Amino acid sequence: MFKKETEYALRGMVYIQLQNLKDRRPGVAEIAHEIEAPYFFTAKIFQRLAKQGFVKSMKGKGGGFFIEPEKKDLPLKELIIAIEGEELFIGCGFGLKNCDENNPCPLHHQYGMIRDQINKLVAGETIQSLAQNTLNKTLAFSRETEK
Amino acid sequence: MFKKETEYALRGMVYIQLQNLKDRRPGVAEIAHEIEAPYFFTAKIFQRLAKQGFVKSMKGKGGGFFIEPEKKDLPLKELIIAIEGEELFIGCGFGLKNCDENNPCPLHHQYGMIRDQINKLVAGETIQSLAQNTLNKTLAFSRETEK
DNA sequence: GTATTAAAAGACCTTTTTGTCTTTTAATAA
DNA sequence: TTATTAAAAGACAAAAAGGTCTTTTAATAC
Repeated sequence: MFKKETEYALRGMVYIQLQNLKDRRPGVAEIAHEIEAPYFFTAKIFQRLAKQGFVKSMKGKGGGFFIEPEKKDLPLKELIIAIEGEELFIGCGFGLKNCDENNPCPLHHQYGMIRDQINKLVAGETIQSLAQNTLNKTLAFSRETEK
Repeated sequence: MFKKETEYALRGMVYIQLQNLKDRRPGVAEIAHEIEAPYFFTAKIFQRLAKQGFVKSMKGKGGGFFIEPEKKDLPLKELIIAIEGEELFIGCGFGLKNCDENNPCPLHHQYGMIRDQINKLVAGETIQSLAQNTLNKTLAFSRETEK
């Protein structure tokens, strides 16, 4: 569904938010390890996200990444669009350029319902809501099963 | 959602089926033109699909592609899996390897509903059902708006 | 048979995605 | 100030996706 880069970004952002809630600012090494993503690739991804304002970063000892609390809620959709564009959210299932109600592809109606649901999901959920969910349910966040 | 190759394959298969219903066997040139896909890429895709048994082909004058009528109904899902694997139909939205009920990712439940719907759609619809739909509704199949 | 038509096979190339590494910059600690 | 820590910048490279082209094979028409 999503690109690897998007998956890493989503996992990383939720992890950062979770740590921020504990007054910690994780660095690239920690993030990459916890979300099981390659170190350098993770570094590159969060450099971009920092440049785009989705996270803040601090250099030097004690440095790392954090999400500005005053920004409050970041819908997944915003993040996803920033990384891979909005094709998933507006495109035709058949890949047609001019697919619409007047000129529908053979899958137009059925696929439209699914696309609407995807839109609803990523517009409704935020990095913060997912972090909160994880806390509430003591969800296993990454690979290990809770013992 | 789908890879370009999958989109071209879906469009091309439905087009072939539509032409077969008119007792025609379109060739690569015709298919590529009608579905607006690159000629050589289309050729390669349908060579593979022929080798995998999804279509039959005939060489030489009057040759072209056709879908064996006795195979009756080909679910989109089979075709899609043959081209791009089943990741879309079984994978976790967060990209986690061990995401399941006991070890759910933060998006597990919500994404699972969408994935189920995708599965239902592509398992239920077939190349033949889409072609029939197109005929019944006089849908515009490719780029042009019906005049 | 020969000419023509059209798919099959397979080499090749370009772009995008994914990933790696080195050097530089900025912050803190001593 | 110097050493240390950690992100920023940007070059580089491998793999996958997307696309192109030439040569070969098989069918039909003559």
